[in-house]
Amino acid sequence: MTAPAVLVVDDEPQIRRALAVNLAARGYTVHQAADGRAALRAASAHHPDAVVLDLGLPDIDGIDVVRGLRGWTTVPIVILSVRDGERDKVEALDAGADDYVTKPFGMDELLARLRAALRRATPDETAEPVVETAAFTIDLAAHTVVRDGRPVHLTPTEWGLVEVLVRNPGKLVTREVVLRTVWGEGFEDESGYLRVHMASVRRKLEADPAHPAHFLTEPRMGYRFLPDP
Amino acid sequence: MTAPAVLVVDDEPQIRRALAVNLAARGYTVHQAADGRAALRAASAHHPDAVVLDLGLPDIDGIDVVRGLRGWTTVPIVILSVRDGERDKVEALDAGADDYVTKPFGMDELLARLRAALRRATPDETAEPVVETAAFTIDLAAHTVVRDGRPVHLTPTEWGLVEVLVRNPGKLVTREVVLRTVWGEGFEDESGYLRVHMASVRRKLEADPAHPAHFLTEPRMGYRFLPDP
DNA sequence: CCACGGCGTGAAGGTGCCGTGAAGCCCGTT
DNA sequence: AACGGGCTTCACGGCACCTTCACGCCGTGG
Repeated sequence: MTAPAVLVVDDEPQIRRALAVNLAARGYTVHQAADGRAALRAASAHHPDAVVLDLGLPDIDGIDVVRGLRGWTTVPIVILSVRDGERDKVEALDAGADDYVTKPFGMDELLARLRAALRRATPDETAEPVVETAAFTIDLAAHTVVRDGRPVHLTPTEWGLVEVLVRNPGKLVTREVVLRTVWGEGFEDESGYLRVHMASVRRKLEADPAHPAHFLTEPRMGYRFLPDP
Repeated sequence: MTAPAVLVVDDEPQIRRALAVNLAARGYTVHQAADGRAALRAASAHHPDAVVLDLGLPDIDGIDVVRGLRGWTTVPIVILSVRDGERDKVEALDAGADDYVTKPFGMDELLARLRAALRRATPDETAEPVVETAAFTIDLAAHTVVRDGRPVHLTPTEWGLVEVLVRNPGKLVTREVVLRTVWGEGFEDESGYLRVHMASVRRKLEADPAHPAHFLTEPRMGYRFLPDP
């Protein structure tokens, strides 16, 4: 996921602003609303990835905003409230809220709870598991390589090489790092292994193994994976 | 879902007991553990639907218990702690906890937070629990397998294998993950079990067990379930 | 122009992993 | 007590994979 969007709902401008600044500083896209009607409208307009919602709104009761959202979306909702009573918390959580933070709140804690809520909502999109080139497609999560529509089988060693290089696209990876990553401590001098297994990788993935386009050798240094330009 | 199972981890017997009584009264199945090692063991043995975890354990730091769990499961974790500092909360939540409640806590609030955690964790029981291939049909929700119109009986171990693989269609599942999921913590080296029970699964489900079309072996790595193309 | 070192390539050898059948054991049922 | 299902354990054959080695190519430096 890139730049999660967060909808901040609070009628107090200074709190709204403090939240917006802190969220924006951490790379979130921020939308704001000052009352319940605006919140519902903004949610349906922007489809945020999370909602931070103050319960004490001037027009609609915050609980009803939760219910309104839950009618059509499962977006994580973190409640902000001055009310510290158990009754309020239970009611909000059972209405469908995901978390409940009492004002005054610590910004770090709120952000951590927001991260937790976002993490749960995005099952496994965390990494970017798919790397695609003109010649082949590598799915790091599924451990699969597809070439010309057909799956290509890689041995564990070959997969280790591909993985360490593909996870550092465009960057030079030294022999030492490759050997330690794939073979482990104590194999830093076995550069012969690299030649043999790298040849195997290129034979399986490169269109012209003798003149590789993606798995390049940097003489005396290491190797480099080059995605499509 | 019927009768969610909750693992309660706390070293103070009276708190553990209070939680267990309240949870049981509301229809939950309750498992208990008094320290971190027991918690990890119980989690892998019972596969609870949620974990209530006290941070102040006698043996392992609660944070490390969270990390230990997160290594192989996404079960919701609600932290209980006497520590009210922001640092503690942020650390626990970022380690993978889902919620953080400070002692002394209100039972109603804790239960509400637990309900919220459970609600989030089970959105997909109705999603698509049925996996169909040309050879057989697997209904994950109903725990049934049908082949050629006739039901196929799987033993608990066989079902565990089928389930963990089918829930990750197309993805490589390492031996370590399979063993921990089906047998639990401490069985990561018993790859012999895998061979035997996998052969059993293939004998029951594959048209040609010697040349499986759906339950594939990735030598030295793990196994992979391949749906129909 | 030649020597040399690094790299790619192909093949041979051995090791450990995987599939398979069967025997032994635990445990709940009859 | 006898029975049977299911899990564990073992032995064995086959094979995928890693290692090792020899050789040829290419670039660089003398």
